[in-house]
Amino acid sequence: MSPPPTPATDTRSRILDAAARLFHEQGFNATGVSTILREAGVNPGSLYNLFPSKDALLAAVLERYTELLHPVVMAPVEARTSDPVERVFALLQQYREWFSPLDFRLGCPIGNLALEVADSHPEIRPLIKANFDGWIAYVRKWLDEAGDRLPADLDRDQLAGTVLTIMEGGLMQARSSRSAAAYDASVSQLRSYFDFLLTRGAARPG
Amino acid sequence: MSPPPTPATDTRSRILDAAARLFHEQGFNATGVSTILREAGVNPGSLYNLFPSKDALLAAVLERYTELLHPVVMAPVEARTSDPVERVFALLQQYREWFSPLDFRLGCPIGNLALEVADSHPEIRPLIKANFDGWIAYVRKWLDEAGDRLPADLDRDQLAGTVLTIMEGGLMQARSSRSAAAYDASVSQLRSYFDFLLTRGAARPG
Amino acid sequence: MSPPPTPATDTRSRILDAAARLFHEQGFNATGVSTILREAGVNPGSLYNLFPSKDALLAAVLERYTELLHPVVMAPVEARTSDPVERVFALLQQYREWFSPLDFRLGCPIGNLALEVADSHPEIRPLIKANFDGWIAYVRKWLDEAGDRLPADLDRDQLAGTVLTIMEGGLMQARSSRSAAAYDASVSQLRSYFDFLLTRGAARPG
Amino acid sequence: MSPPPTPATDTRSRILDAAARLFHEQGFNATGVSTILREAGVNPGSLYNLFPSKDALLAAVLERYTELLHPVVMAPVEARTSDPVERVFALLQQYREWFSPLDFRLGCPIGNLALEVADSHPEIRPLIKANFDGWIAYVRKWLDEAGDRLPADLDRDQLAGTVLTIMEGGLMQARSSRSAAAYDASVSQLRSYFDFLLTRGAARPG
DNA sequence: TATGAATGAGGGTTCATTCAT
DNA sequence: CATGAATGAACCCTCATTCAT
Repeated sequence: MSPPPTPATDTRSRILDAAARLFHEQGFNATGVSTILREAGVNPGSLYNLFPSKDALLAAVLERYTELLHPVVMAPVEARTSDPVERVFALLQQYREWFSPLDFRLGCPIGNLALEVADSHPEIRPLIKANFDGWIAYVRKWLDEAGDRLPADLDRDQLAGTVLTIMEGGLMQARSSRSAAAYDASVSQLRSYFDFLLTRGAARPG
Repeated sequence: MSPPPTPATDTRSRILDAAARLFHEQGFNATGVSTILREAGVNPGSLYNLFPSKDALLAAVLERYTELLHPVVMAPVEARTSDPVERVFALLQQYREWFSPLDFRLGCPIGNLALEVADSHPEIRPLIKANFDGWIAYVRKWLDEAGDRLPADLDRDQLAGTVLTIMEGGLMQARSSRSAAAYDASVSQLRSYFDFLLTRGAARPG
Repeated sequence: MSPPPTPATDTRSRILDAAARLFHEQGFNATGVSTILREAGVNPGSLYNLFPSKDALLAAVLERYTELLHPVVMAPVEARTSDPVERVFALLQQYREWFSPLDFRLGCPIGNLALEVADSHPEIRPLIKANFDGWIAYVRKWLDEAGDRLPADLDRDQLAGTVLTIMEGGLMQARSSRSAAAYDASVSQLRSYFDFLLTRGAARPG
Repeated sequence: MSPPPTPATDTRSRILDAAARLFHEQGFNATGVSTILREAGVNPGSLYNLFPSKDALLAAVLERYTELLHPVVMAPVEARTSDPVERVFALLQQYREWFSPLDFRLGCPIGNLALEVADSHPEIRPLIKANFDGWIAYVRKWLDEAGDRLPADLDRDQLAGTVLTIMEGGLMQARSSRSAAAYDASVSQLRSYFDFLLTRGAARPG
C-alpha cells in the first residue's frame, strides 16, 4: 500500500518535515529554499528531483496537513472526550494547549498560509480550503451526533464553520497580544451561545 | 497641528499609500521595496531618508491604519446606522461589501500582517494589537450604548472581541473559498447569538 | 590674519575634527559622508558649502595635519628632550605612548592614508608627501644639530628618512600583532645603529 | 593532496586571482564585489557559493598570499643569491624591481591590507600577521645561516623584523613620492648597519 | 539518484552629492 | 548660510532554480 522506505522516501519526508516546520515558524515567503535544504540535510538537486518547485513543495505540505488532520488533530480530541458537544470545546482547548506554552506564537499553520498565499497561488487555495473543509466536517459530524440536543432549525453547517471562525479569529488575536485572553474570550462567548442552543434544543416541543 | 504639505509630505504620503496598498495586495514579504518605489514614483534614497528601513515603513503603515480607523471604518458605519446593536452588524456588512466585489481577495490588511509578521517583527506586533484594540473599543462602546437591552451579566469586552474574531475568522474562510458563504455563516450565527442576548436582556426582572 | 570665529568657522572645525577622527579610526573609504555629518552635527548642504567634495575634505584634513605637525608632534618632543639624538628616540617613544594604550590600533593617520589613497587620489598624494617631508625635516634638523657626533660621511637625509621608515614600518607590524614587540624591535635596532654611528662620529680623526 | 581541477576549482581560482589583483590595485573597501565578478567572469551566486562573504574572500586571498610566499617571493631570491646576508638585500632589491616600473604604485598587498582592515576585521588580522611572520621567518633563517659572521649578541629576531620594517616603511614613502629614493635611502642605511654588524662579527675574539 | 557549483534576477540598503526652500 | 528631502548609481548579498558530473 505504502511505498517501501527507500532513501528517497526518507529524503522526501525530511524535506516535508523541514518545510512544514519552517513555513509554520516563519511563513512561506520568509522561508528560503536554502534554509529548507540545510534543515533537511539535502541538496538542491535532490529537492528539485522530488518537488518541481517551492510552490509544489507547499502543495505537498498542505496535502500532508490534510492527511494529518485526523491522527494529529481530531483523533486525540475524540479519544479524550466522548460527548459530541464537548468535543467542540475540547478541540478549541487543544489549540489553546498547543500554543499557550509558546505564548501564542506561530498560530494555525493553515490559517497563516490562507492569508499569505491564497491570492498569489491559485493552485494552493483549494488545498487550504480542503483543510478547512475537513476540519469543519469533523465539527459538523459532532453537531450531528448531538442530535436533538441542538435545535432542529439550527443550521449546523453554519455553526460548524463558526467554530473554525472562532478558532482562527481567536488565535489571530491571541497571537497579536501574546495572551490567551482574546482566544478565551471568543471561546467563552461560543460556549455561551452553545448553552443557549442546548437550552433551546432541550426545550423542543414534545 | 499637522505638518505643512511640503514636497516631503507628499513624498511620504505617496510612499505610505503605495506601501499600504502593496502590503495589502501581496503581503509584506512578497512586496519588494523596488516595487513600492516604482509605484510611488520615488527613488531609494528618498524612501530611506524618510523611513530608516522597510520594517519602519511597515510600522508607519500600521500607524496610518490606526489613524484611518475612525474616518474610513467606523464613521461610515455610525453615519448610516444609528442603533448601536445594528452598528455591529453594519460594520460586518461593510467588510462584506468591500470584499465581495473582489471575490473576497485581499482580506483584512491588519489581519494579514498579524499572521505574517507578528512573530518575526516584535516591534510591529504592538501596532497590530493597537489596531485590533481600537476596533474592539468601538464595538465595545456600541455594546455599552445598547445599555440594558443586553443582559447585565454579559461580559461586553469578551463579546466585542468576539465580533472581531467573527470578522477575521469569517474573512479568512471567505478568502480561502472565494465565496461569501463562510463569512455570512459566521455573521449569521453571531446574529442568532445577539438575538438570544437581546431576548435575555429584554427579559430582565423588572 | 585669521578669519573671525564665525559660526561657519565652528562648523568647518567640527567637520574637520570629525572627518580627521573618522578617517583615522575607520579609513577614508570606510567612512561615509553621512557619518561625518552625524558626528559633526551638520547637514549635507553645510558640508558641501564648505568643501566641494569628500576628496576636498580629505585634502583639508591633510593640510590640517601639516599644521598640527609642529604643535602636536614635534613641539612636545623638543620640550621634553633637549639632546638632538635623543629627540629622535623621544619621537619614536611618543608614538609608542600614543598607541600602546590602544593596543596599537589606529596606526599613523598619514601612513594609513598613504596606503589607502595615494594611487587613487593623485591630488592627495602631494599632501601626504608634504606631511612626510615635514616630519623628516625635523629629524634631519636634529641630526644636523648633532653635528660631528655623527660621522661626516653619513647621509643625514637618508638616515632621517629611515627614522620615518622605522616608525611607519614598526607601527604597521605592531598594529598587525596588537603588540609593542615589533615596534620595539625596530626601534631597538635603530638605536643599535645610532650607537654605532655615534661611536664612529666620536672616533673621527683629530 | 590538492583538489582535482574541477570547474569549481577554476572558478575559485579566477575569483581569487581577480580579488587579489583588485584588492591590491584599489584596496579592499574601494573594490566592489561586482567588479570582482566582472573581472572573474562569474555571477554573484557562484561567488557566494564558494565564499560566504566579501570578508571571507579577503581571508582566502590572504591565505593564498601565505601559500605564494615561498614560490613567488622567497624562492626566486634564494635561487639567484646564495650568500645568506646578500639574500636579505636581494629580497629588498626584488621589491624595488617589482615596483620601480610602476613608479612605486600599488605597494605591498599585505601592508596595504594591514593598514586598511586590521582594526575593522578582527578575523583578518591574524592572517596578515601570519604573512608577516612567514616573511620574517625566511629572513631570520638567513641570518641564522650567516652564523658567526654576525655578532653573537645580536638579536636576530629583532633584526629580521627590522628588515620587514625597512621594506614596508620604505615602500610607503616611495609610494607617496612616486620615487625610488625614499626606498633606496632606507635600504642603504640598512646596508650600512649590516656592514657594521659584519665587521663586529668578524672581529670576534679568536 | 546525489551532489554542489552555476545562473542571473532581484533582495534591502547606503553612497556621495544636489537642490529647492 | 542652513536645512533636509531628493537623486540614482552602486553597495553586498540571497533568491529560486538549473545543470554538469
